[in-house]
Amino acid sequence: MKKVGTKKSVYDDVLIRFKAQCRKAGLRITPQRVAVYEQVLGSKEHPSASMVLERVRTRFPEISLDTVNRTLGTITELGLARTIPGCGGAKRFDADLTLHQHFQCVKCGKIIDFEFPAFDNMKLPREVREHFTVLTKTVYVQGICKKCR
Amino acid sequence: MKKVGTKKSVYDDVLIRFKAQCRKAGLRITPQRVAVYEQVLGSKEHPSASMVLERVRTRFPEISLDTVNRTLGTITELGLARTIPGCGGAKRFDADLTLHQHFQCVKCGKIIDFEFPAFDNMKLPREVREHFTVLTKTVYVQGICKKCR
DNA sequence: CTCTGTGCAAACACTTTGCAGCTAA
DNA sequence: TTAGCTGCAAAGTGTTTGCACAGAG
Repeated sequence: MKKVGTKKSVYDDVLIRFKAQCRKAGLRITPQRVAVYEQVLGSKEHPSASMVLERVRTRFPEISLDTVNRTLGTITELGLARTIPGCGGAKRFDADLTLHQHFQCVKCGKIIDFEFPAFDNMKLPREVREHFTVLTKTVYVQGICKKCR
Repeated sequence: MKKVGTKKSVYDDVLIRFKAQCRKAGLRITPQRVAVYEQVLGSKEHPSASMVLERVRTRFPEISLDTVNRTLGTITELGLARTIPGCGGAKRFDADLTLHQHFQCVKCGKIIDFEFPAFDNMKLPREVREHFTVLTKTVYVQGICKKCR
C-alpha cells in the first residue's frame, strides 16, 4: 500500500526544509522566524505584515512589527515566499510557491488564487525576452467578488 | 489629400475631451487639474504622485502634493488614467489607455510598456469569469533591464 | 562566548482628512 | 454669488534604520 503523508507530516517536512535553508544561508533559527514562516505558510489569505503580526501575537505576544517585516523580507529573499502585485496598500505575501495567479476584489481587498495553465505555458513576446532578464510573469486580475456584488 | 493631424492637435483634442468629461461630471476645470492631467498624459515613465508634483511645479510652483494626489484620484475615477500593479512603493499612474502590459525592473524600478496581444485575446478560466465580475486583467512582469544588468 | 536577531524608538515615505480661504462658473 | 477646489496642517498607515540587549549556536 502506498504510504500517504498526513497534512501534519507534510507541514513538518516544509518546516524542516525551512530550517535547513536558514542554516545553509547562515541564518539563525529563532522562534520568531519560525512563527512568522508558519503563519504565512498556513494562511490562505495572502497576509500583509500587520496581518501576520496579529496572528503571530496570539502565540508570541512580545513580537514586534519590525521583526515581522524583517522576517518576511528574509523569507522572500530566501525564495520561500513572494510578494503579490497589487495597486497600492501594504505588501501581501504568499508562501504557496506552486504556479497560480491572483484575483483581487477592489471593494474588500480580498485576494483569491486561481489556476491559469494556458497563461503559465505562454511565452512572453520575443521583444521582452530579448531586452530583459525576466524573473517573474504573473497575471493580476481586479474585479468584484460574489460577496461584494 | 488626407488631412493629417499634427501631434500638437491630437494632444489638444485629448485635452478638450478631458475638459468636456470634467464638465460632464460636474467638476471644475482648474489650472492645477489641467496641469496634472497634461503631465501624466505626456509622461512615458508611469509617474507616481511625487514624480508628477516635481514636474508640475516647474510651471505651478505653488501646487501641493495633496492636490496632485487628489487630482490623480479624480482622473482615475473618471477613467482617464489607471494605476499600474506593482509590489510595494508609491502608486504609479498611466494615462495611456491603449491595451498594453508592463515590465518593471526590480533594480531601478523603471516601468516599461510592451504589447502582448496573445494575452489580451485570451479568456480567463471559466471558473474566474463565473465567480467574479472582472474589471481588469493585466500581466505584470518583473526582471532586470539592460542598463541594470 | 560571540555575533546575529530582536524589540524599541525614531525617521521616513505615502496617503487621507478637516478646514479656511480662494476661484471657476 | 456659491459650491467646489486648493493649500496647509495633522494624522494615519506602512516601511526602514540605529541601537542596546537577549539569546542561538
